[in-house]
Amino acid sequence: MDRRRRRRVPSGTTEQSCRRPTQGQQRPAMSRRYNHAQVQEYWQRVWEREGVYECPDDAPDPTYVLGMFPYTSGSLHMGHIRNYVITDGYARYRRMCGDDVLHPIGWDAFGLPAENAAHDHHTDPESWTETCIARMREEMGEMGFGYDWSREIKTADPSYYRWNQWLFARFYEAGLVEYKSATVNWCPDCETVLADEQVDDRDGGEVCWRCGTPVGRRDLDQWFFTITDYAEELHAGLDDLEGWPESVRDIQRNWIGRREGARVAFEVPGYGELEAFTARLDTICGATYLAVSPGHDLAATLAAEDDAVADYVEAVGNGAEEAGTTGVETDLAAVHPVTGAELPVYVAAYVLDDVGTGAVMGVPAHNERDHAFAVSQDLPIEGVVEPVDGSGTNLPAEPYTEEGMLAGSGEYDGLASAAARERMLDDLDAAHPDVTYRLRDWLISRQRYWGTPIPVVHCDDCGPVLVPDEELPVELPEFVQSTGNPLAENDTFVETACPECAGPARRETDTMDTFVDSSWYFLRFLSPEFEDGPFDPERADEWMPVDVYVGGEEHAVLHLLYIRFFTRALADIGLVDFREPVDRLINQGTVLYDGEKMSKSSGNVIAPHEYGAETTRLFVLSAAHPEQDFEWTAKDVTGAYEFQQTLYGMVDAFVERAAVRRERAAHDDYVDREIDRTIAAVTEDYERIGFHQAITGIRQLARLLRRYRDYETPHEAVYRRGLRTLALLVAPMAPYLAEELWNMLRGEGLVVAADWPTPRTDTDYRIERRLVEATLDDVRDIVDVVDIDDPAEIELAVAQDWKYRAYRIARDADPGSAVVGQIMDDETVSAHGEAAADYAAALQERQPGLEPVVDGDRELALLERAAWLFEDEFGADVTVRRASDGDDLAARAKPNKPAIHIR
RNA sequence: GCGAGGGUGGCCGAGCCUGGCCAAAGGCGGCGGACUUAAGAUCCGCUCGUGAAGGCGUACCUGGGUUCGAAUCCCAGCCCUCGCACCA
Repeated sequence: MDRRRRRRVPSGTTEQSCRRPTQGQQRPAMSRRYNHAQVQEYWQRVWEREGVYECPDDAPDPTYVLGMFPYTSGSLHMGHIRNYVITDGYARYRRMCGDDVLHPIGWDAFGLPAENAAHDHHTDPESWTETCIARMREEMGEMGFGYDWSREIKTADPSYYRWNQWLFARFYEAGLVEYKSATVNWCPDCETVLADEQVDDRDGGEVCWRCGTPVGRRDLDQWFFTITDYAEELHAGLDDLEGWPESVRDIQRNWIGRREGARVAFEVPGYGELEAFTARLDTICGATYLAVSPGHDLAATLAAEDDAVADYVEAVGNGAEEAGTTGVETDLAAVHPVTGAELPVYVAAYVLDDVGTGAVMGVPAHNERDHAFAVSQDLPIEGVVEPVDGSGTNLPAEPYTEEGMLAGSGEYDGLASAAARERMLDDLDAAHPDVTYRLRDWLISRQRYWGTPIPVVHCDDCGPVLVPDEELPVELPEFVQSTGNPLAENDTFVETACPECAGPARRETDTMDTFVDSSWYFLRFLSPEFEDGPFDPERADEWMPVDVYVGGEEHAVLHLLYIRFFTRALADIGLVDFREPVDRLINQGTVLYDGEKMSKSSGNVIAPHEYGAETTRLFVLSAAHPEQDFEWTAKDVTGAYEFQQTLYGMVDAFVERAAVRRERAAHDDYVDREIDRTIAAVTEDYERIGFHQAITGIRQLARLLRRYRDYETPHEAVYRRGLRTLALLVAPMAPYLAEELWNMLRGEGLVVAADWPTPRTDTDYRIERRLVEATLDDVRDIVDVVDIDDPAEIELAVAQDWKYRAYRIARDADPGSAVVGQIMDDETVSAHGEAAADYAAALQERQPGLEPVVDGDRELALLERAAWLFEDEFGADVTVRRASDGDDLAARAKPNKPAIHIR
């Protein structure tokens, strides 16, 4: 449709003309542009001088907003930006709401890449790391992140890592540390071992999470944290973590891998008892053999005298994958605890050391792997479970792995699988309920320099001995370039005296996995200078847990599992009184470019400042909700840039040429209420951390204010309030811009420290908005359909009061009751005769779907305030009035649906 | 295979928890207009179909169901993404 019709007719002949003095006199294109780069330094200085981001130590219970602190890799990338833009926005919002806010930042400064970089750049890890930190700190400033820098921490600082050592000692005393020889993952490129969590599966092979090098195995004496002690609790606790994304909880559940079942003891004459774990005790009568892993004690025992076993164990080595269904029969036989039958005992590579007990009862009929093994070893297959529906099985060709009804199991025949398991557990002395976990202990030893030295001394006489607390920290010696572990080659570091016997001893040369550093850093932020412990326990009790924690999902089973473990361990040591560290977790999504994750290796990285730091902030927040991936498009970034300019231009124009009005008119009230509505809506969006929605609300208000400004000279107070509201609402997302706007608008103090706006009136804005929108739509429809070229007058008639009364009665009526009767029982309604009866009938028909409405007087006032929108859009005079019986519009007017007449 | 999360208009993407005010926000693209010598920028409007008074039709992956009423709740299926998987 041709919208020229809809333009306001220029300069009217009516009384309205006096209300449009500024029309047609819009300012020329913006005279000034907002330039974030020119103002950032100024505001940074002011913020710093005012200490606006510092959280006072005596705050009762600040809102703790935290982003996963960055590894000091050299410069911020888009993933960091997205992460910290979210925490910054939310922290700023909470601060403006009046909360004390703890929003700290620090540096995950230890780690192997610094050693590599030191090598490449002919420097040392410490200097390299410092350089990186300096650069990243500056970039954070540019981005406008409002951190409490007085709490900055750095894990590579002895004043930090001494507490890693101190905690190691406490864990050691509490029995949470083990030193054992283990077959561990070894990355030949990083020249260090890796925790299970740090080994990725890629194309069927196991590779190092950092460098992608295929991982091998080595047997080494290593330090472990016994996270498995908490397997049950870590698993159970997931159910209560309602503030965490389901996906993370799910990943952790998988990782912990809790399995309920039974432990069955098989008597093996000549060896002793052999225990097997099974989740399918009901299939026990189908067991036709036993098998143990090549690493099982039984295998080791037999290997000593049985060459076949020894050869097999040797041949299979660690390559269980290639060994397939191979195995070797031993001379032993086990006694079946139910049937008393003799079962052959095998050593088989498909049985894994670290799953269950490292031994299985082989039930070929009901387990895929056992079936494959039995077929290849020519073992009998005996079905003991059948489908309840009688559908039969493909035994012996294929195993039947579903649950069902027992058969061939003597007294248990006819029982359902679950029932059979229960009965067997009760009956059999050899079977006990048991739970196994996939989770393994956390290997924390690393054969690298740039990490926390493990505070242990090895003495030939006393064994491993803790370094006494008063000698902590065990500081890293100066870095020397070397091929292996620089610590091991440093004699002055290694050679020491045993703290117990004072004899000659050697220091442990392994350092800790850097995930130890990050497992409690959120506690150090509470009291970064605390000298008597890693953190002030009283403050921890008051301030923890973290209210909102934001970071990437890739840490689901690493960092996010470790912090849950640490917190529990700390609780059991008595340092804290809570067991979960994080209330609400947000995993920010990925920023894509051409459909690919932005990454150095893809060569599609956009630097944060490339489009302007604050534009990037705004764009990243407006593009999608925090958890969602989104595509970086230059076009959309431009949109964010222009939005800043629009806001700036509006405020600039207002303060530069202040043609304003003082008498208040109806449409000022409309705008005033619309400001309230925006505040209510945007506040809701911030609460839900829906920045993209908040921006939409802000944009809408800005558009309305522009229209208001252009409609006629704006009312000084209303317009200024509107603009100030824009500045306040956008402040958490674009703080520099907001300060500029606030300053131009002569707002009091700093906008980042200002009070969050509150609506002055009630905020059931949805009904009101809907009413105005629907009426505008109706007018558009009519103008369109009837093809009225140039409407001269629009008349809106609000329904008679008795209709509201009838409407209310209909809404309140029980569904299905005689609505017409109830309405017509009301005299004030029935007095209106046939019209009332007709309307009552119409209401009855729609009764279940009647929506809430505002009452007649309010509707009238609302439309009067909104009349300018009609005037502005259609260029017509607008009359709003109450309909009364007998006038031509009365019949069509309904509650919240005024009759419309257009001429 | 098991588990989790998703499939919305030209595209991106809200909404779904708490069913009706949803032909479905906002952005981008497209179209038209204002302003301009022109272009750019900026601003305004339109952007499922149809209709001579606010109506009707079709539409939120597909098919069923619940309900007076479903993008929203339930069931089944298809497809996509991710996690786990020789786990006994």
